[in-house]
Amino acid sequence: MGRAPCCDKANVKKGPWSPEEDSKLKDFIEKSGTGGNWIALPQKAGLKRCGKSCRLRWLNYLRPNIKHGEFSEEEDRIICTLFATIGSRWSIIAAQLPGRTDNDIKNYWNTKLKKKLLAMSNYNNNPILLNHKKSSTLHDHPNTPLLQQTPHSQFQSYFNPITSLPPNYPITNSYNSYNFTPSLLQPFMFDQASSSSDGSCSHGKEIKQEENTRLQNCFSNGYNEENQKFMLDFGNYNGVETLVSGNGYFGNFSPLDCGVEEVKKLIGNNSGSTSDHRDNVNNSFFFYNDDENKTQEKGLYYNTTCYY
DNA sequence: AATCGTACCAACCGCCTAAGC
DNA sequence: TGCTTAGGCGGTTGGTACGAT
Repeated sequence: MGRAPCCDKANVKKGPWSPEEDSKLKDFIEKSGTGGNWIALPQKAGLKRCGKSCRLRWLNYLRPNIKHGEFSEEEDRIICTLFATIGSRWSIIAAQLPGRTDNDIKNYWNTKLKKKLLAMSNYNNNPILLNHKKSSTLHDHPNTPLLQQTPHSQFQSYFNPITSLPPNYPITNSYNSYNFTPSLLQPFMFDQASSSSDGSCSHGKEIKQEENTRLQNCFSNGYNEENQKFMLDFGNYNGVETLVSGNGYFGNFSPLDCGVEEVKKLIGNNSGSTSDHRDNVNNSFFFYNDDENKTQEKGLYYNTTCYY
């Protein structure tokens, strides 16, 4: 048995909102607030609408300080950087752009921005990253920097080094298999026990100031302690979705790694990674090995392919 | 002028999560 | 502790506008 519908579908109006409905909803919320109950709101406000529909209309259109119209270059850059970092977490991305809604940003990305990126990539007509080093073992990573970035590329200019993260996002340092719930400006709190594939375990409830400092250094300069490009990823550790601090051993590349064909794949409909990581990172800019029989670690730097 | 194709975006759908009981 | 349910979210759809033929 499925869940009960949130409203009587037969007796609610659907489709575009009329100015009268907008006015009713706006007046009611400005006068009485939502009361923390969207389901009951339409009836109180005299609307024949589903509560969810009212919520959406208010959040995406009627609430104060909503910004409509063209996105600025700065907004484009923020969206691209965050999308590259955290994927299609539109609500998180929207939180970084005052006045923009997640729906707005999602539509903008799907209809314009990704085409713009592809156009830029094609216009530049050169790979953003030229050197994919190959390594067949976990620890056989290259000592030389992975990236030979094309200088002054328009495409590249859309992605900044990661110097900040959405606030209050759980982070995992995959290298040491620590979980913590930090702000970058606070000591990292290790508040979840975990173990990892290499057998190491995390520490519960403790503060690792040293780790904090090291990671903050990584975030601030964009390179890890082996002087490799610092990378971020989402993963699922012990059932908890976390942001992973890449360290050169754990296979992700920034979108700067993409060549034209890879960018095309990014914005196309390719899929198929079998990685546990990948399951939680739909629509993100990450690379994994084609060969599902190899572990993600082993596949690192090895015949990388970009999935969308 | 009519038809067709494409782009855009508001709105809907259904899943997931967490709060409340 | 398990169940129910509202809220939140991301993916998708459908209507409309607009340009090309």
